[in-house]
Order: sequence, then C-alpha cells, then structure tokens
Amino acid sequence: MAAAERDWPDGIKKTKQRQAVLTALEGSGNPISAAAICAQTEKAGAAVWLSTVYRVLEFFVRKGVVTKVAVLNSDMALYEINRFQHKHYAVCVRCRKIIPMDNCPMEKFVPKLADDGFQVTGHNLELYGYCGDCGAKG
Amino acid sequence: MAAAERDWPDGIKKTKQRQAVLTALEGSGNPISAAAICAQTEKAGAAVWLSTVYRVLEFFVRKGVVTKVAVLNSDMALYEINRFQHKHYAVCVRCRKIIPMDNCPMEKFVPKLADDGFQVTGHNLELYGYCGDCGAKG
DNA sequence: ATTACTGCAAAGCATTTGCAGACTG
DNA sequence: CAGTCTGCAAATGCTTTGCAGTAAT
Repeated sequence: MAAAERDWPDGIKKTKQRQAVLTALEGSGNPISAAAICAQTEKAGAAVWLSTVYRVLEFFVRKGVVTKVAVLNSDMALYEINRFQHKHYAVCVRCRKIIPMDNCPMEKFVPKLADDGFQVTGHNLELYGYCGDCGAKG
Repeated sequence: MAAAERDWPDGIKKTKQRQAVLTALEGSGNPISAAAICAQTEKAGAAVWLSTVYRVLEFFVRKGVVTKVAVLNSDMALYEINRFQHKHYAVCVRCRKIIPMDNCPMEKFVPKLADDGFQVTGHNLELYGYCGDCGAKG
C-alpha cells in the first residue's frame, strides 16, 4: 500500500496521524501553519486534532524532518518539510504571498562570522516587499 | 530639560509614556521585548502599562522609528530602535545571547530579486549557532 | 504486553481591544 | 477645547499541557 511505499524517516514510529501531517506538508510547496495542516488532514478524510498536529510538528522538528519558519508580522508559526535544500522566502507585505528563493546569500557570509568565534548551525532569512501582482503602490 | 533636548521624531506627539519607551529602547543595545520595556520603565520610575507599550511600539514601527525583530523559537516579539544602520543578529542556541553583526549579506542579493518582479522593502536575517562562550559542544 | 501516541478539554501566555478618564498641542 | 493617548480590565487567538483511552511494535 501507499503507506509502505512512503519513504519514512528512521527511528520514527509510523502512525496514521504522522503520515497525514507529513502528507499535508508535502502537498504544500510553501510553509504552512499548524491550523492549515489540521484543516488539510480533515479535507483528506484523516482528521488530526490540532494539538496532535503541534506535537507531531515539534517531534518532526526535533528529528530534523521539518523546519519551523519564523515569519515576521505573522502571529502563527509556519512549518515546511526539510527538503535538504536551502530555501528562503520573500513575503509580500500586501497579500502575504510567500515566494521561495533558490539563492542563499549566506554562503559567502557564514565563514566571516566564524572568525568572531560564532559557530553557525543554521539561519533564517526573509525579505519583505511587494510581489509582482501587487506592485509597489499600496 | 532633558526631554526638550531629546531629538524627537517629526509628526509624533510627545508624551511621557512614549519618551519612557524610547528611553528603554535606547538603553538596550540589543532588541528587547515589550515586557522588558515595561519592566524598564518601572525601574526608571515612569511606569508604563504593558498594553500601552504595545500600542506605542506599534505606532513607532509604523512611523519607522522602531523595528520589530522576529526571533525564531522565541514566542515574544523583540523591538529595537531604528538607528538607520543595517543590523542583523546571531543568536546562540544555547544561552540565547544575541550578537549583532555589522555586515549585511543582502546588499548584493537584493537587486537579483527585483528581476523577478519583487520589490524589496525590508528584510530579516538571523543566524543560529554557538557563541564563543558556549562553544560547539552542548 | 509494554510503551508511546492521540483525542479531547482546559490552561497558559503574548498580544489586542473597549472604554472612560487624562493629557497634549 | 478638540482630538488623541493612556490606564485598566477583559477578551482573543495561538500554542501547550494533563489525562485516560488507543494504537504501534
């Protein structure tokens, strides 16, 4: 069955709810909120309770399967599947659209920080502005 | 008196509370939370109610006097005075120390985004890792 | 069978909002 | 004096936690 075929991370007990959360995350190209994941599981016919979604997400984040994304001026935390490729986002200040970028301006910057005795383990980058649909006029 | 000498932003009504909030922000080199600002005003003898701090901060942010900083894995928003010089922060994942950086890796990156029709109005950058005091071993 | 996970409800906490009185210009 | 701002209290909304039943290995 499909569940058996899914590439499942090592050392993680497979449950209906965790699969549903992972499927919801995979179905969204962009980071989504816990509430959105919950709604998605309902729509898919495998409803997962919101608090369970939070617990599953926290678990996945600790396991390195999922990344928590901080978005300024959004009071909700967003989550995305860790696709093991660097991603950062541009956020439209008008329509809140989230646009992924495939370049990472950090690459040349990180070594510099190491000189100050700071060992970088990760980073978070967001840009704010107007997307093509919204233009610079509000 | 000191209040008269303070360089006060244009078009902003000067009140005791707004001055107290601004003083608290000036007194901290690093971004601080609304609660911390509130506590600071108390200590300074000009206590400002927490909800007022939030309202004042939101007002200052809209006026461009203050910047809201999103710190991942911190459920509180942090605020800092806009000193009109680019600042980003490295956050130690162990002791949560916040270390300012004076380089901005965005400078060469932003024009690239403009090609995609996205007009950048601001950005947010944080690095996570271990500061010199904590080392890479947890 | 044992241990971990989930549904559910209720608490927790940062932030927001409503309103009447106080203050600024 | 008119309009705005503030103290205070209560509400809001995301997230966390406790507990008993359920499911996974």
